[in-house]
Amino acid sequence: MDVMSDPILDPLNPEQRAAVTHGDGPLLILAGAGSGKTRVLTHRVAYLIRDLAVPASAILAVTFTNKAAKEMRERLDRLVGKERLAELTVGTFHGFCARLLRREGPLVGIDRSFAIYDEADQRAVLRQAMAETNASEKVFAPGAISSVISSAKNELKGPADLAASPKGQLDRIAAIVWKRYDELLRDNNAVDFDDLLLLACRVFETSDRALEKWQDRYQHILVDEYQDTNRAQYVLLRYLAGFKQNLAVVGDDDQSVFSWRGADVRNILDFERDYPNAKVVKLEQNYRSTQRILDAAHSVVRNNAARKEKKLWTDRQGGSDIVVMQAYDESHEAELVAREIERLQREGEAHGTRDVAVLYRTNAQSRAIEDTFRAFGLAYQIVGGVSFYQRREVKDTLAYLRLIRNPQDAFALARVLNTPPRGLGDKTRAALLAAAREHEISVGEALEKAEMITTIPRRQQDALISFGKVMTRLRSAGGQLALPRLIDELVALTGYQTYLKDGTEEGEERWANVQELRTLAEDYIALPQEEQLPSFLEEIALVSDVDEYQEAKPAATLITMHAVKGLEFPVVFMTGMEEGVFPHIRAIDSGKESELEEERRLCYVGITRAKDRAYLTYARRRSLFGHTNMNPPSRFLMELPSEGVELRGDIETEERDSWADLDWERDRTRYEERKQARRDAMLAGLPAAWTGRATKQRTAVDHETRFRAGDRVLHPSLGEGMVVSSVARDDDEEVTVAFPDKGVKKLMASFAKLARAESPLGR
DNA sequence: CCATCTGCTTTTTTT
DNA sequence: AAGCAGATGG
Repeated sequence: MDVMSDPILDPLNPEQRAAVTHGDGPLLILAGAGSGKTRVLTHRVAYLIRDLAVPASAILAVTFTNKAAKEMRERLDRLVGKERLAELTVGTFHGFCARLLRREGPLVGIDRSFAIYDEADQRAVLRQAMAETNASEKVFAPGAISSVISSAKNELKGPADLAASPKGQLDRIAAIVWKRYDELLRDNNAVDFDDLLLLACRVFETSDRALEKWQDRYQHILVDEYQDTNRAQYVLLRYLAGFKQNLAVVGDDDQSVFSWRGADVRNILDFERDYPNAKVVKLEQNYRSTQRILDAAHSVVRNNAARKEKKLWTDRQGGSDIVVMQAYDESHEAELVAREIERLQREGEAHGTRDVAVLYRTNAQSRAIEDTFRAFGLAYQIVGGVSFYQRREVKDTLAYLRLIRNPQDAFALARVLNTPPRGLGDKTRAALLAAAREHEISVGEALEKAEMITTIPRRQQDALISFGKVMTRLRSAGGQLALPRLIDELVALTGYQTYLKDGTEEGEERWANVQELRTLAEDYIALPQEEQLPSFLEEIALVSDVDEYQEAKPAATLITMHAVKGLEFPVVFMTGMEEGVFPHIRAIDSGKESELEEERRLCYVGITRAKDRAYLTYARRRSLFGHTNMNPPSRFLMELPSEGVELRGDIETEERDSWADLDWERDRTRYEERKQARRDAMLAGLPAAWTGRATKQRTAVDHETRFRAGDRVLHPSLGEGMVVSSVARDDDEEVTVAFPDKGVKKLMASFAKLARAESPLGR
């Protein structure tokens, strides 16, 4: 080895090095996709320790997912070694806040043994809060109320703030429900995800002593994906950074895709204003993709008005063309993808299925792909969707464990009280809760003292008492047994094992999942006995979908465009490139340019995941929950560059033959008829004032149009373009056409001399 | 109290 | 298409 070689600084380009070696004070690293931001973060940590003599224990690195945290830890292991690594704090925002609250919780009225409620628990609490405050679920969807509360919490507001300036009836109701919702959470010694951040901020707001303590503890803070931070996270970092402002953040405004979750791009855009001494470093060299891929991604994202202009570059000039494929429907689309994967493997292009990712906008789209891949015998792994931890049997087992740890957790109790069936229904549960409240003890304690509940029938009381005895035994076992053994005891004593193993195949599968959970628990046996259960429950509460992704698994990865952020693959398929699917219908319907721009950034994120090859596919018809739609190709396809993109409409002759049998016109007419019938049915139930609008729409539909979405047309001056949509207007036709270089134009058919172009995508 | 049936909502994205 | 809440009958 070279005497002068330096593993920390040598592998860096000049910009990366500038970021890594920056000393004290705020640092903003604008890191484009694939520009080595994780490398910069980890090398900076190593540099701080080695060259600036910062103690490892004084460094905090925060990420959004456990996966990202884990990756950082792995790289740091190589750079700074095990011992230093153990002293570092590397974790997610939520994980860090949870740890903080385990120590400082009492300052803000939280017991140290609080439970973290997931979405399902949250929903149960919310519904109870709604019932108790007489908020009708018919009028206000729990989901809507929940999202109002969540965004308000992310903005560090309380129910009173919301009540003080409501934007509508929903806000007013939400404020009332919220108050009760929070009380219920506290009664159950529980917090939700948003509380973790909110309460952590409140700790610092409340206690100068705590603030100083934590500020002293961390001399340097590093933050990944800063563009995704919300108000609470922003404030938390401001608190922690204190006067020193040794805060290094990495991010990319083009990859901001979580505004719906409260993320505020302004945090990164205004960093220099918030921290006036900030040093700014831009990383624009991409080490991942070919120039073709970068050009395509840029050509799409540059259509956003609200962005800082920048362009990535790479040494990898040229590269394979971007491929756009048209399919008949979603299963045909999946088939095209499967065949292409097989072809790539056959021709040695992809080393294995693990090189491939199939992306989609919504989880629901994975189904068609799964089915087809299974039929093709192609190995795949799904990231997200219904995760392991959401399975009923896993949640049940966890609920038992939660109840053992936290006897106040009434929602965990509700889940397991009658699972397996013990003849304990709503009435009995209500009596149990009432007894607990009356004697001012937890529900868990009330259960173990069920003899005193006399308001219920003998039979129920007996069942309650015997279940109480089981829980007493389990609680004492919890203090002595290693975690996996505790799980064994639990499933045996409660009868859950017998209940699951009902002889059916499904039962076996469920039982296998419980065993899988037990295997996961084995990881905790090295910890001191009393910490095993708490750590286990905490980590499980904070796992995310991406965390389940296994790099080494020899299988194609099926994943949403959101979850794929931060990953990379040699070959990427982006499916469902249709208006209404991607961009999502809700973004279109919102009428907000900002929402469409977020979809476009998502498209950018998707394309830039690809190292060597990117495919974009769309289907002419798509069945998504219930009925079939014929969506025009996505506007993002029109935004691809005119060069370096290959359009494939006829992949294999077989398909073309089967397509020839399809009567597009007939299908379309039928579909329109059905749609009209539905609309009529709906309108029949509406006041007369509404129907005027529908009549107009009907005449519009009646008139046949000459052009249809997907058609290629030639314009005398604008050149060749693709029809986005065509609507009948009076006696004319208004055609919206996307021209590769000139953008999207609205034209009147009779006026603009549009000619049909030989369509490379047609049949 | 439990099992079964029916009709209804749900789904955009997630820590 | 499917999972779930609410209704119904045992």
